[in-house]
Amino acid sequence: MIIGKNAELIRAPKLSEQVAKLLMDEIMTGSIKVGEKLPSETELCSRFDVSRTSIREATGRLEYDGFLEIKRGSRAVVTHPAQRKAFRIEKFSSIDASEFAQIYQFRVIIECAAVALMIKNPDKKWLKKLRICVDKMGEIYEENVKDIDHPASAEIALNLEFHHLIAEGSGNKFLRDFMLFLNDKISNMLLQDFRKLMKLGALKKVHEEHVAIYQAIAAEDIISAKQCVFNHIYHAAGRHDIELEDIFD
Amino acid sequence: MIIGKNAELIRAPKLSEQVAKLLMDEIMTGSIKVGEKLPSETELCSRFDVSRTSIREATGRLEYDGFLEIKRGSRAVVTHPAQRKAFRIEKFSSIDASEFAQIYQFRVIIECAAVALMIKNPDKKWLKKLRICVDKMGEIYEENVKDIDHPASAEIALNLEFHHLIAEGSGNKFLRDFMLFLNDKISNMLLQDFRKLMKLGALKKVHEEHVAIYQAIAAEDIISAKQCVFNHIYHAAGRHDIELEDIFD
DNA sequence: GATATACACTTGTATGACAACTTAAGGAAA
DNA sequence: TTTCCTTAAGTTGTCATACAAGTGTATATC
Repeated sequence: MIIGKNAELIRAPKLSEQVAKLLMDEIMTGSIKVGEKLPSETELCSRFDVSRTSIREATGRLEYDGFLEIKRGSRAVVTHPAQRKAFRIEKFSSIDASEFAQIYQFRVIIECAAVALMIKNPDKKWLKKLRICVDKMGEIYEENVKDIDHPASAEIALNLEFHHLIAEGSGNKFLRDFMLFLNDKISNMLLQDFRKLMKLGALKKVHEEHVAIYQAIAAEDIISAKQCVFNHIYHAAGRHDIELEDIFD
Repeated sequence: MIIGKNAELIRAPKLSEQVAKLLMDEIMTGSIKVGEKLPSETELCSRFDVSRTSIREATGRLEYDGFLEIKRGSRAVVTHPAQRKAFRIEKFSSIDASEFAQIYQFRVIIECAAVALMIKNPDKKWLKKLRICVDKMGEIYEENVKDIDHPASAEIALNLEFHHLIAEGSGNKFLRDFMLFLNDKISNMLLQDFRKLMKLGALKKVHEEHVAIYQAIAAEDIISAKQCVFNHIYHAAGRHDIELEDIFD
């Protein structure tokens, strides 16, 4: 046995991080109320017994996420929740099956909404691009099956593009950005999935799923499109031993 | 005319903010690729001609959002998109009608998904709580109509609770947190809406909408529940002169 | 009492110092 | 030569100090 292998030693987080967390707690629990002022930086220094540097990095983070409003000359003020600027998904443990399933479920919701909106969206530019993307995938998916260990970058890129085009096609920029964020978040899973697919020689099946989604969108059949998207993600989740519930009736 | 009224002078943003934005651009455009190392802090100091303080605050932000991985002793590394930790909605201008409509549309998507999941969720604890909440609202909505300028805090709190319970009831913690984030984001609009409602004496109508949502959930009628949620948000948007499209067929 | 000025306080930025840690180079041992 | 250890240079984390820039308040002046 090799000593220290995969040991993942725990080191003390940066002081600024710890201070930020403590201050955040005080704000979230209402210990410091909205509109109230924080103690001055020097005051906080002595309270936490750290330097101004660490205090400033901590309050800087909270300001960045919209928990504090900081102005030169006057002390930091706790802001109203409407000013919050960031939705965070912290450490994402791929071990926790329940968490995993919830992320995939969330993805189904978002992506189904995107195709629905795409169908209702009068701008058909994205539909054409989607067609082109699907066609390209069809052309190349067979050639590269031989190279199992190193999935063709072109194929991965097209796969990504497929989902990006749906995101764009929704015509809702918030939905688009969020969908991209979510897909990025699980992109390592997707890549893993892709590799597994190539080993199974199952890329054809995936391609068929993509075609089905495209056709449903082209036919402007919202119900069918949603079902196709669900199927697509359902199978992806299944390859990671996650059983998704159908969210439709 | 009053000189300087609503002038909103532009002040130079903090140096760290500006540096952060510039570095972010370089990462997003791929000018610095994933896996590559950033120049050292002292190097960046001379490049941007600012102090290490400002550089550190900038890189600290990027690390916080998962764009950089910073370890003591070695230089910062640009991380893979899967490591991104925050979805941001920056300055939300209530003037831009299109942006406004898109946020509301997004809200419809999320909240409809939540009620659908709530119906499928075996844990009926939240349904009971929702019932209690609706009942309470019914009891007090009439008494407080007289106090127009100062909406009863109890009423506002119950209104918030109603949506929070649906978020919880979905059983998906990511969806829950995101729904709360989105609602917070537009909470000033909601408050404005509430005030307008009281002046119109239209609280009864809102209460009926809430009851309708509750009943549809209790009856486990997903289609109807979604439609009720859409109606509810549709009316809220309408009071801000925003016309929402029906996202169902 | 209203207004202007001065002063204390607070945040933004720069600089220097040292500790904690990483990496690579170079030398010692096999 | 190869492997291992030591060392040194480079890098980030934290602290201390200093001053500029902006805010708020109390005092002085009218």
